[in-house]
Amino acid sequence: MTNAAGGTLRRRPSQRRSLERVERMLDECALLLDEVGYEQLTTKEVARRAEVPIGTFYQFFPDKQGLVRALALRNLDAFLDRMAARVAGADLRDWTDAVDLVIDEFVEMKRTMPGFGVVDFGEILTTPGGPALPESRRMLDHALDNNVIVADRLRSLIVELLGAPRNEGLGRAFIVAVEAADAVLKLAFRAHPEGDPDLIAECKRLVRRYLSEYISEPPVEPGPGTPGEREPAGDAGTDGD
Amino acid sequence: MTNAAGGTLRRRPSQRRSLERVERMLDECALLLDEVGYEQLTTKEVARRAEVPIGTFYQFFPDKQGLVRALALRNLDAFLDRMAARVAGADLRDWTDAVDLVIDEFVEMKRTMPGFGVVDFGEILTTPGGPALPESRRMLDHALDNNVIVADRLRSLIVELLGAPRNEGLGRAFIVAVEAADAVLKLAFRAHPEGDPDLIAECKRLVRRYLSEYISEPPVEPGPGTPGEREPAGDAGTDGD
DNA sequence: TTTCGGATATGAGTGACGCTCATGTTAACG
DNA sequence: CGTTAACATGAGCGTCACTCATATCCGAAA
Repeated sequence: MTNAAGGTLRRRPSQRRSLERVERMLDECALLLDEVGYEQLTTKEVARRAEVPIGTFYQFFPDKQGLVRALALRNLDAFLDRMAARVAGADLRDWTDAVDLVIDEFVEMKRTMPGFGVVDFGEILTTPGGPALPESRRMLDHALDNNVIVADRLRSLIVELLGAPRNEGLGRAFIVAVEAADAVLKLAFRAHPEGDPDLIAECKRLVRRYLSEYISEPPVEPGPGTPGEREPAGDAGTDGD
Repeated sequence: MTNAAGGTLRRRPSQRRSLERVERMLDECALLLDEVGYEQLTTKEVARRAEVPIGTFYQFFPDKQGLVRALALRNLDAFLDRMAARVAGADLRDWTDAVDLVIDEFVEMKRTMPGFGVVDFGEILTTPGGPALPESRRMLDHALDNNVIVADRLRSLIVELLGAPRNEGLGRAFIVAVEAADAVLKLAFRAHPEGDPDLIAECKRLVRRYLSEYISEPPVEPGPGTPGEREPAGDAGTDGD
């Protein structure tokens, strides 16, 4: 988990020079992804910008997808670290604060970290050529894992500060929540370069609302962001009180 | 909307022969997508299987993406039709029944319609090379629109059988719901060839739960599928037991 | 120091791809 | 039957991802 390139590298760089080169290639890959997208990205250009001959590139990365996959893993590590740090460094009123914090962190990374807007751990590697056959299925597992890792870590964080609510479906619930949030935030950034604020707010609402069925209900917010003008009076059904 | 190839075709086929050819190419494209995925799919192979010379292929489709985009639009049309038909042909107790029905229809199409598992209207065209720059942004808008169209149609259906709940954020809410559901169902089919039943159930729960904040609350189900062993009362705190 | 051997570095080259365009074919009209 | 324009065709072009024969390095043995 510490090293960005889990098992995606052909040969693990040992010497300092090699390590720097791999890092530089990933950096340039990220930049280039922002500039031209995945399809237009060429391994030659990445190598050229990183000042690495193309042959050396292929000594470390198995192929173009491997390069992007390695970047996605590095992004995953970065996100997990920053997520944990952010949650640890704040005092939360309840678990919904943690949800907001994590989403904020994700949004901030989408805004500031090069390439993160294009490959926030693992979609490219899976969706773009998204195959449905068993053999090609391998790739999918990988991406699946990435989101599962995030979900699992997030669940740990929240369960920790909640005192472990025993709940069988909780693991799956967090996976679903992360998957859904990811999609909505992707939409938010498609709609607006800095991420549509309304959609980001809706994303938080979606996750809170969904997870609150699995976690003891927090004090429910008044009404939906924009609509709120008239509160569904008979809301007695769901919320705790 | 009637013709699958909205503005994606280079030249609109007029004669019967041409129409059949375009249709055949789209059919073979769908089949091939299931077999090898988007990246491995080659225009030559599509043309060969459709028994159309490659030159003719490029008379109708601007490029490889255009081909898949046209397929996505055809899929969109098919889904909208079947969605409307399914909802119309059932008697619903409340709006949540409509949600379930629509999701069931989507799942069935993923299972049975060739290529639909790989391109359910528009992701490939956007995500795979998912660029972040203004110029390349064009493609994204398209996919955005596709989901928006589904969301809009679904909203119409539900609002109709509900008596129009006035709510400003409703349009956005449906877009968010469709986007989230799409992602979770994608996950369900990554996890299981026929679509993981638990995840499909969770998808329905997610959408119901989220939309219920915008639509007058229906009789809420007892507890979450698996967990439900003890319903959270009013315990808003962190206490587990 | 010199010699040697295996690890590492390199970029011209290879096959395959997306796509074009000069040429061949058809068909409508006088 | 001749003229003209629309349509059909596949060899060919530029470019891509990726390889591999060769060059270069570097530490240890002599």
